[in-house]
Amino acid sequence: MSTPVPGPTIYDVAAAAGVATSTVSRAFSNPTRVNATTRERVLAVATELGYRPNPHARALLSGRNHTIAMVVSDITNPHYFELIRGAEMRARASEYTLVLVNAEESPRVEYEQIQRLASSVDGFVLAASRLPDENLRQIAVQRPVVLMSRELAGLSSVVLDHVQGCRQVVEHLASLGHQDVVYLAGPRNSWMAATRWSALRSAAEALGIRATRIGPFTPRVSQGGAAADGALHAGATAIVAHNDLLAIGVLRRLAQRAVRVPDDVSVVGFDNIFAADLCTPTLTTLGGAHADLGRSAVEILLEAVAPVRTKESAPQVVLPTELVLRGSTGPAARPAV
Amino acid sequence: MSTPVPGPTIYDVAAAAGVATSTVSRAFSNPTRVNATTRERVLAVATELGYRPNPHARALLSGRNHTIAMVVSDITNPHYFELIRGAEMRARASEYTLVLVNAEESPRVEYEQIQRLASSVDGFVLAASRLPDENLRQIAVQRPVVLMSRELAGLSSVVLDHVQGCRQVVEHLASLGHQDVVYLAGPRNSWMAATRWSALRSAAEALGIRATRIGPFTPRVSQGGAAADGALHAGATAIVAHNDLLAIGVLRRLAQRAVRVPDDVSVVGFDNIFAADLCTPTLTTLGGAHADLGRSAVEILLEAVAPVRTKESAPQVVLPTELVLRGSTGPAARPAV
DNA sequence: CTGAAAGCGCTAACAA
DNA sequence: TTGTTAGCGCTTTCAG
Repeated sequence: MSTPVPGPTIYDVAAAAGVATSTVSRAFSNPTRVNATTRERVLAVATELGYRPNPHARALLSGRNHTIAMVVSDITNPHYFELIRGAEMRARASEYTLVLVNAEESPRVEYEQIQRLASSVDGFVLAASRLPDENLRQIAVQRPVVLMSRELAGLSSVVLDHVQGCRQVVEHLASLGHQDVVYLAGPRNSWMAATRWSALRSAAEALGIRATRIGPFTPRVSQGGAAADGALHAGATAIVAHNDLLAIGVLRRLAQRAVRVPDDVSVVGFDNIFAADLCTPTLTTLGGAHADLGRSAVEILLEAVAPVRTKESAPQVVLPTELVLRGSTGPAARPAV
Repeated sequence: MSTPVPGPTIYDVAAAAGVATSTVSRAFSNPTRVNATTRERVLAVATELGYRPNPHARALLSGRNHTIAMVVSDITNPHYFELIRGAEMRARASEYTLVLVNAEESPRVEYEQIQRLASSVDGFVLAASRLPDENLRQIAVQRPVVLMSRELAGLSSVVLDHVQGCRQVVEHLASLGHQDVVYLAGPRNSWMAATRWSALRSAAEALGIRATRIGPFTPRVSQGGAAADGALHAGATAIVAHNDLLAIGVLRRLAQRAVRVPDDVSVVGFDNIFAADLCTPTLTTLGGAHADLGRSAVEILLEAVAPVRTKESAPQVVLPTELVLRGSTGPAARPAV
């Protein structure tokens, strides 16, 4: 089954068209610097022979190969799916190839994979990187980098506006009369987890309600049990989970324990994944245009990889969130007897 | 922000270690054919200098670059997510790089992308390819190919056992007393859609119940409305949707029309996506180990790309399905008055 | 506008 | 076991 076919080279084309290899090369990569007539002849011969430029040879010279890598911290989270989708579409639109790598929530794996790819891709999109700041800075010296769902001074990034978003969440809960909210924290080295907590806490402070953090939890449905129990134990009337998966796990556990949502306790998630609109009750969650995040990250990366306007800046894009109200939040229960 | 750093070459290493470039090369790619002592010295110098082999140069010689592409017919379908996950894990385990491409349900886009990548990747995994047989055969001549969720004589493939699976579905419905099942067909050029229908039909025939097909439908939630209406119009007591997304859309529409599930009509999907267990009612669906599909496809592809045992066959793997019974199927309604 | 020729970094004969 | 020497296919000065 299939043998790597050799394929014609510019030598074959040059010979067949009666020109030098450099002319063939120019006809393809520098069309303006070759006579229109000869160019067309060359191109005609090329297509006739079925010539296709060898990307490896091209990459050897230029060092670039129209390929970028997207490294996601945990591919099992459906939330990333949207990011990947957006990134893939944007990359393809510019005829860039997208390499996908999963870091399995492990900084070590993440770093190793990045180093493995560093010399074979033109740049990196790092989604929710778990690497320490200094590593990121060091990588950014080797290759252009755009961070997603993480910010670091001096590096390009694309994030959702969680300061604003978390405030909305807290205001929503406060307006329902909640006085005690518990945040179920995400992974220890997740920038998002830290950001959400700090945003929630200051919003809570501003509104004069209590905010507690418990965790960290691996943000999976399966962790919802422990998380829910912990939250109830902490005496919360409102639970804000690090993401929708964890929130769904919490809903399950609460149902199991016959705790009514939202009558007894309200639950809020993050990400607005597809399933958030299907679970019972449906989940109130802080969403945003995640595919746009992916798109935007790639767009910024491409600009860094192949600059058009020579602006040497590191844009830090912040996209708006949207609080999607559904069935899992409601008025705070009366203080327990 | 970041300049593509030059980096040391084997010349630098060779000079620093006082050996020839070929020795350096061998020390890396053919360790046995170089004196242990010099090898270690070379490697020491190499790491000291921070030398990393240039993959482009290597690829130029060998024609291979430890990279495979996975082309999915529609990346918006969360079902593919699992396939991608499995494929990525398997590829990474063998230090292969996985390129991800979305074909947007368009055979033209699919073909173009494959041709664009043909000379820069070592092989292809084509997930639910929408290309005509002859195109697939032609591609398989250029590069090793493994099909997923599609079979074609002479090509490697990995599929779930839908003949068996569809029989289970029909038997399940028949055992509940259903006499009329409607299949909501998937895309016209989907091999899976054709396969499912033929398997459903023959199973129905064997059991003496009626099977009708309507469609094709784009398998999205949004198409569930039209699909549900069509199915009711066809007088079905049981609806088998091409996939879970469509099935969920059907459930929504039925709820809207106050048709009770499963009391008035039963609904079955395919894929067992995460959301199938969260919707209301929960969805009976034909699932399978989708991540294993991805894993398996990549495994076969790697064997074709870099053969270990020289077996020149084209394995056609068939993995088992599992019928997941949930709340959307129940006894057939009594014949309408 | 076009051609000749020198490499990009590495591997693979072929010699030594 | 190691070194020498051609290239892989393409781009890019530098002449013409």
